[in-house]
Amino acid sequence: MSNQETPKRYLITAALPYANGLKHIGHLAGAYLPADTYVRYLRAQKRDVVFVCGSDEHGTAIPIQATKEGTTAQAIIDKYHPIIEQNFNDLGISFDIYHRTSDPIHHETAREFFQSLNDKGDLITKESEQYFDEKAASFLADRYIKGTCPNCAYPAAYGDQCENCGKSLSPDELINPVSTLSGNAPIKKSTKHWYLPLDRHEAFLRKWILEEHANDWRSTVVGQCKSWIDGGLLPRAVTRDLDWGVKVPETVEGSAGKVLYVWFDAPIGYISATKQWALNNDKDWKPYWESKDTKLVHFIGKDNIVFHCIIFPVMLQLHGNILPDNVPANEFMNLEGDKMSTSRNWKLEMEDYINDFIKPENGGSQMADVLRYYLTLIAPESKDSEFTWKGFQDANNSELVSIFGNFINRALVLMHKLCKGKIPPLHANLLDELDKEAIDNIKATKEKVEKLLEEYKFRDALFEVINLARIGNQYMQKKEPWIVAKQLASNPEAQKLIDNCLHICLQLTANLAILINPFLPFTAKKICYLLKVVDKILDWENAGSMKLLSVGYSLRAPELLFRKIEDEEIIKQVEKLKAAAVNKEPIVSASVGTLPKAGPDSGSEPRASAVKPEIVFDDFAKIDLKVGTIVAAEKVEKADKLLKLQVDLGFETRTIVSGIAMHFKPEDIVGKQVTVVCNLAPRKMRGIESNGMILMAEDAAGKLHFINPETAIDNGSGVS
RNA sequence: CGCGAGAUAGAGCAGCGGUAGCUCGUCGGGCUCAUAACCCGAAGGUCGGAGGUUCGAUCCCUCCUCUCGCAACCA
Repeated sequence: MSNQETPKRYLITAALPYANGLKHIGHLAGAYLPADTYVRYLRAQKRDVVFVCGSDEHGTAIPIQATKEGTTAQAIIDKYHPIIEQNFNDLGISFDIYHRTSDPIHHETAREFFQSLNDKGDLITKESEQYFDEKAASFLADRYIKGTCPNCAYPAAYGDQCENCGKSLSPDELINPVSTLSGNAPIKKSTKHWYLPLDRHEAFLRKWILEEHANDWRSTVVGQCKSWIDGGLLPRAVTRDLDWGVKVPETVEGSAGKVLYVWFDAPIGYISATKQWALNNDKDWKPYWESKDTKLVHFIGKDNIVFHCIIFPVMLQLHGNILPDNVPANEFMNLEGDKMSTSRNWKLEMEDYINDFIKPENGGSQMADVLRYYLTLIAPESKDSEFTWKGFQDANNSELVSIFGNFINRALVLMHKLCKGKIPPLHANLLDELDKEAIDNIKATKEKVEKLLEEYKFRDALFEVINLARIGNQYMQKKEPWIVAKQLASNPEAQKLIDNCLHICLQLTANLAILINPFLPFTAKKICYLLKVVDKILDWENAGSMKLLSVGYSLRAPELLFRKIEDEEIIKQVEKLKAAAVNKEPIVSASVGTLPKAGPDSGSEPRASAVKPEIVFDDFAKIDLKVGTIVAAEKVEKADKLLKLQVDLGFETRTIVSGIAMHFKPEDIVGKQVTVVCNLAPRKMRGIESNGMILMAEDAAGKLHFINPETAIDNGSGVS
């Protein structure tokens, strides 16, 4: 599919960052940096390319963040959109347009898209039960429902996730759900929604991904898709009951109060961004989305694979657009031994790096290139990778500084010392094998880099460029012009050998500028400055040429391209990271089975508190605790943590499903006395109805212990 | 349990059927033009484990163990 003849035009997208906060270097390494590198390469090739991105500004997390910050959704996106855009700019991410999904042109585009699919019968509608707040007269998004976390008993877990234990939830799982709008318990109410019937498109997806792209897409991407397709595709809701987002077109019956689900509207943002770009530049956007000779590439992180490889392509195909040629998704980047996490504050934000390193007094934009270098070097192209500050320092000091920067610096310094500050002539008749080899290596590197970039192997491509500088160092070492210079007094002809060596080294330097440009654009510019050549020289077609610099031309005094990074700097960063991190361990959680009151404490901080909110005796008295004996236990099939227990409570024997399989073997606990919550509403787990709950205590090591009487007593004895 | 990805020198990674390779680090040597930089050389791996296919397997197949995701699940 790829690697055929050159496409007429390219449309490159990078995942739309969600405008509810700052973005970290994992995002940068995952999507924006490889996309930018690829785009800069294409531009240097003078290809017709548009690089679009923008803020994703819909979805429920935006109004939620607004509540958190005590402001409006509009204010949130207006706050984060420009910061994110500026951060990208500071790091040299060169979007042709950084748009936003709150823009009217996007609303129009998304509504048209929906309308078109709906008119053609490509969407279906279904009624379903959703939580509804009667007082606020509003359906509740998952995030607007709070309740007790079924996992950690944290009383203020959200309907989609518990902020205390990080568990993903659905609203139905919450104990004692409460609407955060009114504080009342929500009711279930029927509502109609539009769905995209993915199941209709299984055959298309199988053929397109699993057959046609089985070999040119990354194995991680194809694997994920296969997993999804084999798992059975289901209709997916494309609308929500919400007032923040793109309104469902009024011309569609039943549209009142409905907005497009954010995942449906966000990728359409690529299209609206392209439209806006076309308006700004007096171009036609249509060929970029409709013409078969356009090569569309989505750069994303692995969390976005399903949207860009399954859902969006189905939408595009139904709507008559072109499909992506490739979706080079990256895996995730860890940080200093742990997953990056916004909620635990274990992250390095682009903003932080910019403040600490890119500010003029700390190194300026050259330091943006250092980050670009290291992130490309460790990019999680085939598996998760890890950012460490030590690695960052090593990469900078021993590769960028010692190999790349040093080669260019010594070439320039030597030229000033031995060639009077001018580009020396090349004496072709005196060229030897070493010279020719060096020259050949430049062309060879160009070809390797091209091939690797076309295959989205950015790390390998960058290595080849650095390796060319290494070759330069080796060449210079073998030629030893500084030694040759000592013969000058007795043999003036020796100057010609010096000239040849430095001529080649300087042409090599100019070539390095071209080859490094897609990766480290600020560095390429600085090399141009040092060589006193215009940026035009960076056109890719110039790579491999030995005539980039004119003989006799005088150059600037050398300046260092990169500075060393000192130990203190990285120690400071590691300390900063650790100090800011939120301790994930629950402070006190010796109560896996206790039943806390689902507090109406809306607005409280989502942190674990040592003691739960106070309750009155009546609250406690509602809980019916009795002692029982486990008479039978078996593992529940297809569940890691569940045991199905039969518990004798004296007056009856009940089935209770308990999540303790990781801690106890069934045979070891038969005969144990336990404390049971008898009046807990029954709940189905894995298809088995559980009638009660076993109380457990969890120690610091996470091990569970039964709460039971010191000595055996009658089953059915009350506990208070 | 299921699905996906991974497990290769001290660290980080490449290789994916034919004498195990790269970068950093370590050790020894050389050079001194250069940001104590550069160049040369060495040590260091039974390629997670067990089977199988093959003339031959790190690379293919099967099973197992562990890690990370997803899904499930957490009363």
